[in-house]
Amino acid sequence: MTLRAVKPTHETQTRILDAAEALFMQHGFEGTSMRSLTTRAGVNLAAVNYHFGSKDALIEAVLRRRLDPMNAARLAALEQAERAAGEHALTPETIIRAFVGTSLALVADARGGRNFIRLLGRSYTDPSRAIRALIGKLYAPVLERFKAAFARALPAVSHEDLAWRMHFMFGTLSYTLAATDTVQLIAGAKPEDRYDPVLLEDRLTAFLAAGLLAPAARASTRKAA
Amino acid sequence: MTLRAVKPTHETQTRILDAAEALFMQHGFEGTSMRSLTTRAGVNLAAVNYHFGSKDALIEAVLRRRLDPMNAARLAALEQAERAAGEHALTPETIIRAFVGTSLALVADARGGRNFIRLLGRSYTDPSRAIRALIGKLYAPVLERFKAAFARALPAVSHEDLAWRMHFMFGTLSYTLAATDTVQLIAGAKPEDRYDPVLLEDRLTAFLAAGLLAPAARASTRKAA
DNA sequence: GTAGTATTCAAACGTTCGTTTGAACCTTTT
DNA sequence: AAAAGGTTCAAACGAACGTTTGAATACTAC
Repeated sequence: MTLRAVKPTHETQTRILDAAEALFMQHGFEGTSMRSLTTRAGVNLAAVNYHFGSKDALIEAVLRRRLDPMNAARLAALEQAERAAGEHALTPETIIRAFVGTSLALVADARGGRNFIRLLGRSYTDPSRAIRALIGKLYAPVLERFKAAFARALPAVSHEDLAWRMHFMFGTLSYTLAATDTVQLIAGAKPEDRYDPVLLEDRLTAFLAAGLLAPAARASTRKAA
Repeated sequence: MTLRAVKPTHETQTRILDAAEALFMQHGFEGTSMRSLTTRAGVNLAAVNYHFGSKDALIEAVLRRRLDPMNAARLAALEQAERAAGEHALTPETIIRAFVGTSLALVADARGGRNFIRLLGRSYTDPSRAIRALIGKLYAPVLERFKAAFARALPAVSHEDLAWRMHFMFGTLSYTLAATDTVQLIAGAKPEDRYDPVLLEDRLTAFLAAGLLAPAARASTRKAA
C-alpha cells in the first residue's frame, strides 16, 4: 500500500488532542468521557493513558498546545507595535488589538481554532481549581507585560482603575469568545458577521478602548449616609 | 425538646437548595454528586429525588429560586427609573445601573447571594445545552426590555451595534461576577474593595457606559484589498 | 388514639467512570 | 531472520455515579 503517505509520527496523539478539544468544548472536561473521546479519535481506549498518562494530563496538553503559541504571538505583536511606534507612545487601541487580535484570528479557523478559543473562554471560570491555576500560570507573564504597556499608554488612569478595567476587558473577550454562538441572549447580529474576525475585532476594540479610557468613576455616590 | 422552634415547613428543600448552590459553584453541575450534595445538606441521599424529582430538576430549581426574583427586580428598577425621569430620556448610566446593580447587590450577601451570582456567571457558558437554554429562556423578556430602553437612550447607535455592545456588556458583567475572586489574573485591586458592590457598580458602570457610547467602529480597515 | 399521609432511611439497582493489564501487533535494529 | 522496543488491542478492575425500592418513622386529621 503506497497510500500511507506521510509517516504518522505522532498521529495518535494529534487525533486524541483534536477529539479532546472538540468534546471538551461541547461537554466540558468532566462531561467528556475517555470512551467517547477515544471513540471519536478512532483510537483505543487505553491510548490516552499510554500517551499522556491521565485525563488531567491530557487536559493540560490540550490547553498548552495552543495557548503557549498564542501568548507568544501576543507578546510578539505588542513588541512589534512598540518597535513600529519608535519614540511615540502606543495608543490604547493598538495595545488592545495586539491582545484580542491574536485570539480572534483563531475564530476564523473553523476547524480547530474556533473550538479551542471557546474552550479557553470557558476555562477561565471552570470550577476546577487545577484548571484555573493552570490558566493563571500560563497567562501571568503576558498579562504583566500588557498591563505595563497600558500603564504607559494611559497615564491618566490610576493603577487600581487599570487593574479593574483590564479585568473587565479580559472578561468581555473571554465571554465573547466562549459564547459567540452558543448563547443567543441578544439577537440582532447578522449571522454572517458573527465569525468575521475583522468585524469582531473592530467592534471589540471600539468598545474596549472607550471603556479603558472612561473618566474615573467616583465612588462618591455612596448613598447619603 | 423545646429547642425545635420554628416549624420546618420545607426545611429539607431549602437545605438541599443551599447546599446545591454552594457545591454547584465550587465543582460545577456535573462535578457535584448527589452523595456529596446530600451529605452537605445533612439529608438522606434519596431526598433530592423525592423532593425535586431528579438532579436536572434540582439544577433548574436552584437557578430559578434566585433568578426569577432578580429579573423581576431588574424590570422594576428600570420602570421606576423611567417613571422618575418623566418626559426626559434615560441616560445610559441609569439603565446600566438598573441592570447591574441588582446583580451586584447579591455580591454583598456573602452567605448565599454571592455564591449564586458566581454560579450564574458560570452558567452562561456551561457546556450543557439544557442549562444554556434555561438561562436564555429566563433572561429573554428582561433582555428585550432593556434593549428597547437602550435603543431609546442611544439613538445614535445602530441596531446592530447595540446588539453587539449589549453582548459585550453582558459578558463583562457575567465574567466579573463569576471570576471576581476565583481568578486572580490581574493583580492590583485592593482586596477590601473586591466585594464592595457600590465601588464595583461605579467602576462597571463607568466602563460599560463608555463602551456603549463609543463611536461606531468602522470595519473599513479590512486589510488593503 | 387510631387511620392516613408525608417524609426519611438504609440498601441495593444497573450503568458508567478512569485506569490497568497482559497479550498481540508492527516497526526497527542487529 | 531473530530480537527488541514501541504501540495497539480487548478485557477487566474497583470505584463512583444517579436513581429506585420498600420498610421505618414522623406528622396531620379524624
